[in-house]
This record gives sequence, structure tokens and C-alpha cells, in this order.
Amino acid sequence: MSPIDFAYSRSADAQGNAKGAGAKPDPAGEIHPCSACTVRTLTVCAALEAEELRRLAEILQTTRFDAGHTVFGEGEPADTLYNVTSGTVKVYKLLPDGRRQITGFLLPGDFFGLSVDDSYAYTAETVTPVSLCRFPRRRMEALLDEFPKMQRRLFSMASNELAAAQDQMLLLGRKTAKEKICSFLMLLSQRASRRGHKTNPVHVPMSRADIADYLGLTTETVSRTFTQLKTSRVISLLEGNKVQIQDMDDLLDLAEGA
Amino acid sequence: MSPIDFAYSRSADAQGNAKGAGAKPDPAGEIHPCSACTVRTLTVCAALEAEELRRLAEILQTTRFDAGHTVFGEGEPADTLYNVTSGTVKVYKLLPDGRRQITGFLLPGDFFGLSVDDSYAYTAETVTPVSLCRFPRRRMEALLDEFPKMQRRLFSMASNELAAAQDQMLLLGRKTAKEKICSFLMLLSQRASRRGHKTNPVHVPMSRADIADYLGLTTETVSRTFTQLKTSRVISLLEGNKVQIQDMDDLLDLAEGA
DNA sequence: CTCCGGCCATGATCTGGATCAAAGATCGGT
DNA sequence: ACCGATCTTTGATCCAGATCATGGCCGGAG
Repeated sequence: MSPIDFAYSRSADAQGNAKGAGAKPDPAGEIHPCSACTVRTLTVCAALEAEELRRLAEILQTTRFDAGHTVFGEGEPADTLYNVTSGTVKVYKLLPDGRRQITGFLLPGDFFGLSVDDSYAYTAETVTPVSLCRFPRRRMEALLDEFPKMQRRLFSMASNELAAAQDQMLLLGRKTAKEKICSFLMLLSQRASRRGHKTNPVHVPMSRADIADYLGLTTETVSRTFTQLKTSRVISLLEGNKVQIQDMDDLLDLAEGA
Repeated sequence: MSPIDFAYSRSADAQGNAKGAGAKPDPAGEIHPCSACTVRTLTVCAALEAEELRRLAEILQTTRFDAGHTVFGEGEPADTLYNVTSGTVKVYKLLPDGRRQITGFLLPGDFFGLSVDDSYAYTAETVTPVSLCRFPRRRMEALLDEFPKMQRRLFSMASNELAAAQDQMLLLGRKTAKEKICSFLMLLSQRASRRGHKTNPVHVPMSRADIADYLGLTTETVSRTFTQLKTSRVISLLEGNKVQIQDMDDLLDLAEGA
């Protein structure tokens, strides 16, 4: 049995196409940050009692950020837990000389900012414009003590992330550039699927540099590998940062070196 | 405040020197597996109530394995949670063609075998002779439901592992061979310190091949880098798989590329 | 004691991906 | 519509670490 069936919102996608103040009206319809956030968070916390939901809604606040905004930096006091309502967030660690490793991309429904320490262990920065729910850490902890079911859900999410982290270690330590890129595309496709979006022309909102820092490569190698995959008819690059996967099974094989 | 202050046993070290049936008597004194396990686990679960401890002790079973034994394989049904009592365990994932990534080395006090799925996501194999506590998954879950404090402790441990996993991703994706080896030695030293052992001539129980598969290198590169560090007087190799660190601060700088 | 099978070290060579360099795209701003 | 800044692609070259190959070491079995 899988304790982590945590339900992503099946509602209309309020994400991605928020390209600043475009002339045409937002096709997805503008949702008021607060209501969107509440809906999202409550969906994530499905299976909770009415009382728990009410109390959760009580403590959450909402914020919006443009693309490229640092939500918090590594080492800052960790006093807030975040949940992504719309958009994409990247979290990364740096070496003193500036080398960067992105440890994850966060999509709507994902939490971040949880820390076992007094301070954040990584930096969080927006990739696209995002809206976020903020949960003050103290009040969140109190709530967790009060409602074991929420604690359990958070634990499941952490376990899930741990499994994903192990997959990523295998990728970083042992896969070739081509396998890394294919794995990455598979991941994006699978995440889209779990969130109830169409999985094939998959949306890739992040830059080549971000992909490189996520996969332990350089932008040049990422770019070359994409064109290589395009040339060998495994994928095709569509406009609007979309990638069309020709054969999902081929891609999966390539991702595992088969 | 750090919710994960989970106390490692301060008792005598029952680990490491168990090199089969040696002629001389075990200097650390042979502890009966069962009692050792109970002590260890109870220490890990410090701050629990007497009732909780009693119930925990009730469900645990103990086992011993020789070096090189597979405790469970990736994909097998995940029905047991393990806690290391003595010895070292490695957990790893494989690619179809045999490439291997070790995602962690587990020391006394560490748990493994937790799964969000029906099956284990990785293989667990002993590095040295080990003794383990087994917790049947069903009964453990029931216990967690009953005692939120235990749930909380497990959550803290998962969060900690997650932070470690992120460090490891930075290492695998962005560090050079020398930085990787230095980071690895620092890690071993710090873990020894937290467990109340002497941190300097640090014990390295695993083979070059295991180190290579943990750091995303080859055995040759690991070997070469060790001799290089030895030549430049950063470390010296002692007998009995011990490594003497000449200057801890130097090593720390080398680990971060400073 | 010697033999054998893992490990470990070290040398020689090769190569995937990094680095260096320089055109095209794309996009926001005026 | 034009311009500069940023991102992406592509080419040429380099090099850290992989691969291939060999010999030494240690520990257990006969």
C-alpha cells in the first residue's frame, strides 16, 4: 500500500503561461492568489478532517513573485514553510567558487523550506512567476503536534522525496549525458501525468543552464544532446518550450542505458 | 531548534573488528545480539515514554549476517524495517547494464528499508558482519499511529537524510575527484564524532570499489587520489583500514574546492 | 610452505564531456 | 522597427577521469 497518494489538484492549470503582463487576457483565467492557494493546499491535504482544514487555512498566507526571484537563501533562518500554488521553483546548493547543483524543481502542490536545522540548507529561486502559500514554522509545528494525520502525510512526502533523491544520485553518479537528458524528459512527463496534464508535448519551463545544473552537465552539453536527440528522431522541439516525445518507450530505454 | 537530536548510543563500540572467527577474543566483548539490539534501538528512540519503549521492544527481532550478504534486493516486497545494531551496511541502485550507485552507508543506529511503495527501491548489502533489528512493517505502522512522538522522530530522521542526500547530489554533480574523496573522509570523521568515537584516525571499512560507487568514480581513480593525498601530506594511510587526517581544516577546504 | 583469488596500486592510453570561442535566436525596452 | 542583453546553438580544442593492462600484496586453503 502506498501511504503517499497525495492528491494533486485536478482543477484548471493556473501555471506556466504567466509571461509577465501579456497583451492578451490569461487564457486560464486569473485566479485570486488567496483562493487559488487555499484550494491547492486543501487538495494536497485531502483526507484531513474539516477542523484540520479550517485551522490550516487559518495560518496560511499567500505571496506572488516574478521569475528569477530568490525566495530564501541558504543559511537564512528557516522560519517559513512554503507550498507552490502555481509556477515553478528551483532549489539549489552552491560551492564557494560558484559551482551550482540544482537539487529539485518544484511544481504546484510541492512543499519546500522544511528544515531540520535553524537555517535553510539550500537556496530557493523562482523559475517562472509563481504564487506561494506561506506557513509560519512555529504555528505549523503546533498544528502538526495537534493533528498526527498531517504529520503522517508530511512524512510520506519526505519519504517520496528521499526515493526521488536516490534516483537522482544514480543519475548524477552513473548516467551518461544522453541518459541524463532522457531521464529528465521522462521525469517531466511523468510528473505532468501525475498532475493530470497531458504528458506528451511536455512543457520545459527552465533554461538550458538550469537543466545543466540539475543534471551535472554544462549548457553546451545539454544543448548538443537535445539537438542530437532531435536529429535521431527521438524528440522534436516545439515552440513555447515544449518537447514532443516521439516514442515514450524508446526514451525510457535510452534513459536507462538499455 | 533541531528536532533531530537523535541520540546515538554512547556505549562501547560493538562494531567493525568482527573479522570472522578470529583466534583472539573480541576486545570489545561479545554482546548478545538481542540485548545489544534492544539497547541500541531504545537509545535511538530516547525521549519516548516507558510504555512506547516496551511496545517497541516487543515487536523487534534480531538477526546477524556475515560480510557481503544481501539483506534485501531492489523490487522485493518491503515488509520489514531494519535498524543497524553493529557493523556497516551499504544500500545501492543498479542500472540494467550493471552500473551501480551506492546511495548510502549505514552505521549503528541508522534505519533502512523504509518504503513508500510496496517494494524496496534499492538493494541493501552488508559491508562488514552486522547485526540488525527487524521491525515487521505492519506492526511498526500500527505503533506509529499509536505514538505520534515516534512518528515525529522518524520524520526528523527522514528530513535529515534528505539534507544529506542533497549534499551528496552537490558532490556527485559538481565536485572533482579530489574534492569527493576529501568530502567522504570528512563525512566519515563527522559521523564518528557524532557517535562519540574518536574522529581522527578514521576507520574506513569499505573497499575501494564501494567508495568509487558511492562517489561516482572508478576504483583506479579512488586509489590514485588516495595516494595523491598521501603524497601531499594531507592524510596518511594506517594499517587496519584507518586513515589519519593531518589537518582537519585543510581537508575541509579541499572538500569544498576552496 | 606454496598456491590461488581478491584487492590495491600504478602506468599507458583513450574519450566523453568540459572549456574556449563565436555565431545565430529571442525578447524586452525605447 | 531597432537595439542591446541574454539565451541557445555550434565548432574547435583540451583534459580529468575512464579504460585497459600489469604487477604487488595479503590472507585463506591445501
